Amino acid sequence: MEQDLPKFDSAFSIDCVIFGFEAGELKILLIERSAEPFKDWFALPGNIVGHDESIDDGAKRILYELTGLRNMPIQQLHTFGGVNRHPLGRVVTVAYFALIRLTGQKELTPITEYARKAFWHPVKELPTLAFDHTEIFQTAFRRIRRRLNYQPIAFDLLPEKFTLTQLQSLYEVILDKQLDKRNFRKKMLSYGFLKELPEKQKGVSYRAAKLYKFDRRKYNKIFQNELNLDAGGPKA
Amino acid sequence: MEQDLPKFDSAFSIDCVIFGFEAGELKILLIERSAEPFKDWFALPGNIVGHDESIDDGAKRILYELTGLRNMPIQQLHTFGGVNRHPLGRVVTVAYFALIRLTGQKELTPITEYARKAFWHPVKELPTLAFDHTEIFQTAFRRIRRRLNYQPIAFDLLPEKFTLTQLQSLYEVILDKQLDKRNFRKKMLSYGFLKELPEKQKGVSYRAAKLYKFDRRKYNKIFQNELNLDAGGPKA
DNA sequence: CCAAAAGTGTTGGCTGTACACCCATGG
DNA sequence: CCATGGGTGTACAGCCAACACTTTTGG
Repeated sequence: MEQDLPKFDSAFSIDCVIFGFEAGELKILLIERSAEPFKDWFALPGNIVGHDESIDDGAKRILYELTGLRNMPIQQLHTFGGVNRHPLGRVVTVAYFALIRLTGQKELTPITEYARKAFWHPVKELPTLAFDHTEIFQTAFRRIRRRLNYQPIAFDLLPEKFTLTQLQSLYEVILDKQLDKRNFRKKMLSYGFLKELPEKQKGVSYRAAKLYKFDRRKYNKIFQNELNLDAGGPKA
Repeated sequence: MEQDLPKFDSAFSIDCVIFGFEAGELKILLIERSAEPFKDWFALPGNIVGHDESIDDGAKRILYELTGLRNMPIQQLHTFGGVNRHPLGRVVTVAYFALIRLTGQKELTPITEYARKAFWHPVKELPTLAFDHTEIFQTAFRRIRRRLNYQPIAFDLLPEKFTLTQLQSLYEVILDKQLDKRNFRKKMLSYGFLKELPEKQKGVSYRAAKLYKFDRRKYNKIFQNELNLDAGGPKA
């Protein structure tokens, strides 16, 4: 690798696929571009990484600048390095994804000017996105769908206190299939990482459901062996 | 993302973690560097990606230049973008991995001059590698260990015709644990993607074992549904 | 005939899945 | 009292793990 002397004639960016769950729908964060190239198109939030920040730090910074969210547990997704993916020159992009809790979210007001606005868009019926962002989104969506079977990522999307029905409907939305209520509850509770709260749902016009909390400490305790490298984590 | 005008002051490289199985050991391909930086160190094979090739194509080219192997099913692993990972400037590296069959392999003679030699080294007791290559290797090894439980990657490492005992010992080496012979065979054969050949092992001083072949066409047929997105593939 | 590895079944426990009805609450 | 979702148990099937001896072959 590092023998042909590097030419330093390229740039790299990060692009973020940020998932949220709102009104029973899975959504991602998009921006509307106000500048060329792809002026007026919808795009994933992203930007050029600075020369003096790691790509992980850059991803966190850019996410913060676009959403005000700090310390999000973002994860690297994949790197897209097609020759012509950016019209202005060679820009390789490292895609990240995150799952965030967006209940009680204030309006999103982009800090940078190149985005006319930032907004949540349902993943169903996503419009065509700028650059290769549609492909990036699809890669991210496949990843979280698959991961949902192994890791407790659903709790990142839900409010801190949730009902089992909410949890189930989130699984159903992501996996795009119906699940059996009794089996789902039995399995979830059997893991032992859901903490039943003394409270109940309020303001509903039917029997109020129990609220639960995800106990990450217990989760780590229970699954530490398997996460170490056996295959890891619960399955839906 | 692509709004701050790109500065084109960076470079990116690829580094390959290439696994092979030889003499009952899992090995990876290393080079010995003959130039600064990290002169005389061992390193993963890699190089700077050209301005006019995609990173995937670059990875294939570099692998070919170092091993003579074409059309290897390389896969992207992870991108490493620490600020100071390369002494000469900002070089982000995209790591790839591949699992290859190396029986009857001729000697490896690097085509490029910056590598004094290329050789297979057991993954046990790997020396400290140049740059952040040790971390890259560890990421790759974790990945294949995990993936072995879901995908038929073992067959990429074995000769085309193999015995069930060879297959089992490969699993044992990668997973670093003993497996039960009867259960292993029962499960492997139950999948239905192993084709029993009319031949047997030759030249052994004990009862000759049956030879098998991996039937990828059958594998695809059997697992297409699950690979589509349910969780996919066989488990060890 | 000996050494070395090939090859072969059964059982018990656990896990996933299919399936339907009564309960509590607010309006 | 009705509409709405909350909440609950059982039975069957398939999968995994544990476990030990006989067979074949070459030397």
